[in-house]
Amino acid sequence: MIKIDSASIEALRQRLRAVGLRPTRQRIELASLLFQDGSRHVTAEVLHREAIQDGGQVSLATVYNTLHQFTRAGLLREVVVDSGRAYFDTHTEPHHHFFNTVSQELTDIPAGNVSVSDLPAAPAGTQVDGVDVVIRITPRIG
Amino acid sequence: MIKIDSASIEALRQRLRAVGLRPTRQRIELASLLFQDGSRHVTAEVLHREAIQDGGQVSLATVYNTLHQFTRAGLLREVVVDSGRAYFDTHTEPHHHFFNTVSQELTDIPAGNVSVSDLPAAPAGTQVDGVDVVIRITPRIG
DNA sequence: ATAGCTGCAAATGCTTTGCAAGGCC
DNA sequence: GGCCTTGCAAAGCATTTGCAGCTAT
Repeated sequence: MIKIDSASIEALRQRLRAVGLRPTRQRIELASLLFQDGSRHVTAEVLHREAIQDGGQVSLATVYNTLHQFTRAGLLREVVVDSGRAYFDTHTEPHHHFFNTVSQELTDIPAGNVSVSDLPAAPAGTQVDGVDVVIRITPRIG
Repeated sequence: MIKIDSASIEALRQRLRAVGLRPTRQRIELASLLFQDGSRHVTAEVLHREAIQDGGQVSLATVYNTLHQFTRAGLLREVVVDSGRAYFDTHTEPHHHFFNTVSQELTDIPAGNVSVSDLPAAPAGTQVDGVDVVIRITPRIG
Protein backbone atom coordinates (compact mmCIF):
# COMPACT_ATOMS: atom_id res chain seq x y z
CA MET A 1 0.00 0.00 0.00
CA ILE A 2 1.30 3.38 -0.92
CA LYS A 3 2.02 5.41 2.18
CA ILE A 4 0.19 8.66 1.75
CA ASP A 5 -1.17 10.91 4.43
CA SER A 6 -4.81 10.64 5.37
CA ALA A 7 -5.51 14.06 3.88
CA SER A 8 -4.52 12.75 0.46
CA ILE A 9 -6.55 9.63 0.93
CA GLU A 10 -9.54 11.72 1.82
CA ALA A 11 -9.02 13.82 -1.29
CA LEU A 12 -9.00 10.69 -3.41
CA ARG A 13 -12.16 9.41 -1.74
CA GLN A 14 -13.89 12.68 -2.50
CA ARG A 15 -12.72 12.56 -6.06
CA LEU A 16 -14.09 9.08 -6.55
CA ARG A 17 -17.36 9.87 -4.87
CA ALA A 18 -17.66 12.99 -7.00
CA VAL A 19 -17.79 10.85 -10.13
CA GLY A 20 -20.15 8.33 -8.60
CA LEU A 21 -17.68 5.59 -7.71
CA ARG A 22 -17.43 4.03 -4.29
CA PRO A 23 -14.03 4.63 -2.75
CA THR A 24 -13.01 1.04 -2.24
CA ARG A 25 -9.57 -0.04 -1.06
CA GLN A 26 -8.61 -1.15 -4.58
CA ARG A 27 -9.81 2.00 -6.29
CA ILE A 28 -7.98 4.18 -3.80
CA GLU A 29 -4.80 2.21 -4.28
CA LEU A 30 -5.01 2.52 -8.05
CA ALA A 31 -6.07 6.16 -7.94
CA SER A 32 -3.14 7.00 -5.72
CA LEU A 33 -0.73 5.35 -8.14
CA LEU A 34 -2.34 7.12 -11.06
CA PHE A 35 -3.04 10.59 -9.76
CA GLN A 36 -0.43 11.12 -7.08
CA ASP A 37 2.27 12.48 -9.28
CA GLY A 38 1.59 14.33 -12.51
CA SER A 39 0.85 12.87 -15.89
CA ARG A 40 1.08 9.12 -16.30
CA HIS A 41 0.62 6.65 -19.13
CA VAL A 42 -0.08 3.09 -18.12
CA THR A 43 -1.24 -0.23 -19.40
CA ALA A 44 -3.36 -2.50 -17.22
CA GLU A 45 -0.50 -4.89 -16.72
CA VAL A 46 1.97 -2.21 -15.68
CA LEU A 47 -0.45 -0.65 -13.23
CA HIS A 48 -1.26 -4.04 -11.77
CA ARG A 49 2.40 -4.84 -11.28
CA GLU A 50 2.94 -1.50 -9.56
CA ALA A 51 0.03 -2.04 -7.23
CA ILE A 52 1.30 -5.46 -6.23
CA GLN A 53 4.88 -4.26 -5.73
CA ASP A 54 3.41 -1.53 -3.62
CA GLY A 55 1.89 -4.14 -1.35
CA GLY A 56 -1.64 -3.60 -2.58
CA GLN A 57 -4.10 -6.42 -3.12
CA VAL A 58 -5.80 -6.06 -6.47
CA SER A 59 -6.54 -8.56 -9.16
CA LEU A 60 -5.74 -7.89 -12.79
CA ALA A 61 -9.43 -8.15 -13.64
CA THR A 62 -10.19 -5.39 -11.18
CA VAL A 63 -7.45 -3.24 -12.66
CA TYR A 64 -9.09 -3.63 -16.08
CA ASN A 65 -12.51 -2.86 -14.71
CA THR A 66 -11.24 0.10 -12.75
CA LEU A 67 -9.39 1.60 -15.70
CA HIS A 68 -12.58 1.50 -17.73
CA GLN A 69 -14.69 2.90 -14.91
CA PHE A 70 -12.20 5.74 -14.45
CA THR A 71 -12.26 6.37 -18.18
CA ARG A 72 -16.06 6.45 -18.30
CA ALA A 73 -15.98 8.81 -15.33
CA GLY A 74 -13.62 11.15 -17.16
CA LEU A 75 -10.66 10.62 -14.85
CA LEU A 76 -8.68 8.89 -17.57
CA ARG A 77 -8.48 8.86 -21.31
CA GLU A 78 -7.65 5.89 -23.48
CA VAL A 79 -4.93 6.40 -26.05
CA VAL A 80 -4.76 4.08 -29.04
CA VAL A 81 -1.23 3.60 -30.29
CA ASP A 82 -0.87 -0.13 -30.40
CA SER A 83 -3.21 -2.68 -31.92
CA GLY A 84 -2.69 -5.16 -29.16
CA ARG A 85 -2.73 -3.34 -25.88
CA ALA A 86 -4.58 -0.38 -24.40
CA TYR A 87 -2.88 2.64 -22.86
CA PHE A 88 -4.50 5.01 -20.40
CA ASP A 89 -3.49 8.61 -19.84
CA THR A 90 -4.16 10.57 -16.66
CA HIS A 91 -4.11 13.76 -18.68
CA THR A 92 -7.63 14.08 -20.07
CA GLU A 93 -7.41 17.44 -21.82
CA PRO A 94 -6.97 17.23 -25.61
CA HIS A 95 -3.31 16.78 -26.44
CA HIS A 96 -1.07 14.55 -28.48
CA HIS A 97 1.57 11.86 -28.06
CA PHE A 98 4.93 10.47 -28.87
CA PHE A 99 5.03 6.71 -29.04
CA ASN A 100 8.37 4.97 -29.00
CA THR A 101 7.69 1.86 -31.01
CA VAL A 102 10.76 0.10 -29.67
CA SER A 103 10.46 0.76 -25.94
CA GLN A 104 6.65 0.91 -26.18
CA GLU A 105 6.82 4.10 -24.19
CA LEU A 106 4.06 6.68 -24.52
CA THR A 107 4.69 10.32 -23.63
CA ASP A 108 2.79 13.57 -23.92
CA ILE A 109 3.76 16.13 -26.49
CA PRO A 110 4.31 19.41 -24.65
CA ALA A 111 1.22 21.57 -24.85
CA GLY A 112 1.38 24.39 -27.36
CA ASN A 113 3.11 22.20 -29.86
CA VAL A 114 1.35 20.58 -32.77
CA SER A 115 -1.46 22.34 -34.48
CA VAL A 116 -3.64 20.59 -36.96
CA SER A 117 -5.20 22.74 -39.63
CA ASP A 118 -7.26 22.27 -42.76
CA LEU A 119 -9.36 19.70 -40.99
CA PRO A 120 -11.76 18.31 -43.54
CA ALA A 121 -15.46 18.24 -42.77
CA ALA A 122 -16.68 15.03 -41.22
CA PRO A 123 -18.33 12.70 -43.74
CA ALA A 124 -22.07 13.21 -44.17
CA GLY A 125 -24.10 12.04 -41.22
CA THR A 126 -21.17 11.97 -38.84
CA GLN A 127 -19.65 14.27 -36.30
CA VAL A 128 -16.08 14.66 -35.16
CA ASP A 129 -15.44 13.09 -31.82
CA GLY A 130 -11.78 13.80 -31.42
CA VAL A 131 -8.52 14.28 -33.26
CA ASP A 132 -5.56 12.18 -32.26
CA VAL A 133 -2.03 12.85 -33.37
CA VAL A 134 0.59 10.22 -32.69
CA ILE A 135 4.21 10.80 -33.56
CA ARG A 136 5.95 7.47 -33.83
CA ILE A 137 9.57 7.54 -32.81
CA THR A 138 12.43 5.05 -32.60
CA PRO A 139 15.84 5.24 -30.96
CA ARG A 140 18.23 7.06 -33.25
CA ILE A 141 20.96 4.91 -34.65
CA GLY A 142 24.35 6.41 -35.17
CA MET B 1 -11.66 -17.01 -57.36
CA ILE B 2 -11.92 -13.52 -58.66
CA LYS B 3 -12.37 -13.52 -62.41
CA ILE B 4 -9.70 -11.28 -63.78
CA ASP B 5 -8.02 -11.47 -67.13
CA SER B 6 -4.69 -13.17 -67.43
CA ALA B 7 -2.99 -9.86 -68.13
CA SER B 8 -4.00 -8.61 -64.69
CA ILE B 9 -2.89 -11.83 -63.09
CA GLU B 10 0.44 -11.50 -64.78
CA ALA B 11 0.75 -7.93 -63.51
CA LEU B 12 0.11 -9.13 -59.97
CA ARG B 13 2.68 -11.90 -60.32
CA GLN B 14 5.26 -9.36 -61.46
CA ARG B 15 4.40 -7.11 -58.59
CA LEU B 16 4.86 -9.88 -56.07
CA ARG B 17 8.07 -11.08 -57.63
CA ALA B 18 9.34 -7.49 -57.68
CA VAL B 19 9.18 -7.38 -53.90
CA GLY B 20 10.67 -10.84 -53.47
CA LEU B 21 7.52 -12.84 -52.83
CA ARG B 22 6.60 -15.96 -54.73
CA PRO B 23 3.33 -15.51 -56.59
CA THR B 24 1.38 -18.32 -55.01
CA ARG B 25 -2.30 -18.92 -55.60
CA GLN B 26 -3.22 -17.49 -52.20
CA ARG B 27 -1.08 -14.39 -52.53
CA ILE B 28 -2.50 -13.66 -55.98
CA GLU B 29 -6.04 -14.08 -54.72
CA LEU B 30 -5.44 -11.72 -51.81
CA ALA B 31 -3.50 -9.25 -53.92
CA SER B 32 -6.30 -9.13 -56.46
CA LEU B 33 -8.83 -8.37 -53.74
CA LEU B 34 -6.57 -5.73 -52.25
CA PHE B 35 -5.11 -3.99 -55.26
CA GLN B 36 -7.73 -4.45 -57.95
CA ASP B 37 -9.79 -1.42 -57.19
CA GLY B 38 -8.39 1.68 -55.55
CA SER B 39 -7.77 2.32 -51.93
CA ARG B 40 -8.91 -0.28 -49.44
CA HIS B 41 -8.86 -0.69 -45.67
CA VAL B 42 -9.18 -4.19 -44.38
CA THR B 43 -8.82 -6.33 -41.32
CA ALA B 44 -7.54 -9.88 -41.59
CA GLU B 45 -10.95 -11.27 -40.85
CA VAL B 46 -12.74 -9.17 -43.45
CA LEU B 47 -10.21 -10.01 -46.13
CA HIS B 48 -10.43 -13.68 -45.29
CA ARG B 49 -14.21 -13.63 -45.52
CA GLU B 50 -14.02 -11.92 -48.90
CA ALA B 51 -11.54 -14.42 -50.23
CA ILE B 52 -13.73 -17.32 -49.17
CA GLN B 53 -16.90 -15.77 -50.59
CA ASP B 54 -14.97 -15.25 -53.75
CA GLY B 55 -14.36 -18.96 -53.96
CA GLY B 56 -10.72 -18.73 -52.99
CA GLN B 57 -9.04 -21.24 -50.70
CA VAL B 58 -7.03 -19.46 -48.05
CA SER B 59 -6.73 -20.05 -44.36
CA LEU B 60 -7.03 -17.23 -41.87
CA ALA B 61 -3.47 -17.89 -40.72
CA THR B 62 -2.23 -17.39 -44.25
CA VAL B 63 -4.18 -14.14 -44.51
CA TYR B 64 -2.42 -12.88 -41.40
CA ASN B 65 0.96 -13.98 -42.65
CA THR B 66 0.33 -12.49 -46.07
CA LEU B 67 -0.81 -9.14 -44.70
CA HIS B 68 2.40 -8.87 -42.75
CA GLN B 69 4.55 -9.97 -45.66
CA PHE B 70 2.84 -7.39 -47.89
CA THR B 71 3.39 -4.76 -45.22
CA ARG B 72 7.05 -5.61 -44.85
CA ALA B 73 7.34 -5.47 -48.63
CA GLY B 74 5.83 -2.00 -48.73
CA LEU B 75 2.64 -2.98 -50.53
CA LEU B 76 0.52 -2.23 -47.48
CA ARG B 77 0.65 -0.04 -44.44
CA GLU B 78 -0.73 -0.86 -41.03
CA VAL B 79 -3.00 1.73 -39.47
CA VAL B 80 -3.50 1.70 -35.72
CA VAL B 81 -6.92 2.95 -34.72
CA ASP B 82 -8.21 0.20 -32.49
CA SER B 83 -6.48 -1.49 -29.59
CA GLY B 84 -7.83 -4.87 -30.44
CA ARG B 85 -7.62 -5.37 -34.15
CA ALA B 86 -5.22 -4.41 -36.90
CA TYR B 87 -6.21 -2.53 -40.03
CA PHE B 88 -4.26 -2.53 -43.28
CA ASP B 89 -4.35 0.19 -45.90
CA THR B 90 -3.48 -0.29 -49.55
CA HIS B 91 -2.54 3.35 -49.76
CA THR B 92 1.05 3.50 -48.55
CA GLU B 93 1.85 7.18 -49.08
CA PRO B 94 1.67 9.32 -45.93
CA HIS B 95 -1.89 10.41 -45.30
CA HIS B 96 -4.45 10.44 -42.52
CA HIS B 97 -7.71 8.77 -41.52
CA PHE B 98 -11.25 9.02 -40.35
CA PHE B 99 -12.28 6.23 -38.03
CA ASN B 100 -15.94 5.71 -37.33
CA THR B 101 -15.90 4.28 -33.84
CA VAL B 102 -19.42 2.91 -34.17
CA SER B 103 -19.28 1.21 -37.55
CA GLN B 104 -15.54 0.49 -37.13
CA GLU B 105 -15.06 1.84 -40.61
CA LEU B 106 -11.74 3.33 -41.61
CA THR B 107 -11.49 5.80 -44.49
CA ASP B 108 -8.81 8.02 -45.97
CA ILE B 109 -8.87 11.73 -45.45
CA PRO B 110 -8.73 13.35 -48.87
CA ALA B 111 -5.19 14.36 -49.71
CA GLY B 112 -4.41 18.04 -49.30
CA ASN B 113 -6.44 18.23 -46.16
CA VAL B 114 -4.89 18.21 -42.71
CA SER B 115 -1.61 19.85 -42.11
CA VAL B 116 0.25 19.39 -38.92
CA SER B 117 2.51 22.22 -37.87
CA ASP B 118 4.65 23.15 -34.91
CA LEU B 119 5.88 19.60 -34.67
CA PRO B 120 8.07 19.38 -31.60
CA ALA B 121 11.54 17.96 -31.88
CA ALA B 122 11.76 14.26 -31.17
CA PRO B 123 12.98 13.49 -27.66
CA ALA B 124 16.74 13.18 -27.29
CA GLY B 125 18.16 10.06 -28.83
CA THR B 126 15.11 9.37 -30.96
CA GLN B 127 14.02 10.07 -34.48
CA VAL B 128 10.59 10.61 -35.93
CA ASP B 129 9.30 7.63 -37.78
CA GLY B 130 5.92 8.87 -38.82
CA VAL B 131 3.06 11.13 -37.89
CA ASP B 132 -0.42 9.65 -37.72
CA VAL B 133 -3.55 11.72 -37.49
CA VAL B 134 -6.81 9.94 -36.74
CA ILE B 135 -10.08 11.81 -36.67
CA ARG B 136 -12.58 9.82 -34.67
CA ILE B 137 -16.13 10.21 -35.83
CA THR B 138 -19.53 8.87 -34.79
CA PRO B 139 -22.91 8.94 -36.52
CA ARG B 140 -24.56 12.26 -35.92
CA ILE B 141 -27.65 12.09 -33.79
CA GLY B 142 -30.50 14.43 -34.54
C1' DA C 1 -29.75 -4.46 4.52
C1' DT C 2 -28.59 -3.94 -0.02
C1' DA C 3 -26.71 -2.28 -3.97
C1' DG C 4 -22.34 -2.15 -5.56
C1' DC C 5 -17.62 -4.16 -5.90
C1' DT C 6 -14.00 -7.71 -6.12
C1' DG C 7 -11.63 -11.82 -7.54
C1' DC C 8 -11.06 -15.95 -9.40
C1' DA C 9 -11.24 -18.78 -13.20
C1' DA C 10 -13.15 -19.60 -17.43
C1' DA C 11 -14.23 -17.70 -21.77
C1' DT C 12 -13.38 -14.68 -25.62
C1' DG C 13 -11.24 -12.40 -29.62
C1' DC C 14 -7.43 -11.48 -32.25
C1' DT C 15 -3.07 -12.99 -33.62
C1' DT C 16 1.06 -16.01 -33.86
C1' DT C 17 3.47 -20.33 -34.27
C1' DG C 18 5.05 -25.33 -34.95
C1' DC C 19 5.31 -28.51 -38.13
C1' DA C 20 3.91 -31.74 -41.78
C1' DA C 21 2.30 -31.60 -46.45
C1' DG C 22 2.24 -29.20 -50.71
C1' DG C 23 3.73 -25.90 -54.50
C1' DC C 24 7.02 -22.91 -57.15
C1' DC C 25 11.41 -22.40 -59.60
C1' DG D 1 14.99 -31.44 -55.69
C1' DG D 2 15.17 -27.95 -52.62
C1' DC D 3 13.46 -24.18 -50.54
C1' DC D 4 9.58 -21.45 -49.74
C1' DT D 5 4.71 -21.48 -48.55
C1' DT D 6 0.45 -23.16 -46.72
C1' DG D 7 -2.82 -24.86 -43.39
C1' DC D 8 -4.34 -26.79 -39.57
C1' DA D 9 -4.57 -26.92 -34.86
C1' DA D 10 -2.61 -25.48 -30.82
C1' DA D 11 -0.66 -21.89 -28.26
C1' DG D 12 -0.36 -17.06 -26.90
C1' DC D 13 -1.76 -12.44 -25.30
C1' DA D 14 -4.70 -8.96 -23.83
C1' DT D 15 -9.07 -8.38 -22.28
C1' DT D 16 -13.88 -9.49 -20.69
C1' DT D 17 -17.33 -11.93 -18.13
C1' DG D 18 -20.10 -14.98 -14.79
C1' DC D 19 -20.90 -15.50 -10.40
C1' DA D 20 -20.16 -16.30 -5.44
C1' DG D 21 -18.51 -13.81 -1.65
C1' DC D 22 -17.35 -9.38 0.32
C1' DT D 23 -17.89 -4.25 1.47
C1' DA D 24 -19.31 0.54 1.66
C1' DT D 25 -23.09 3.23 3.03
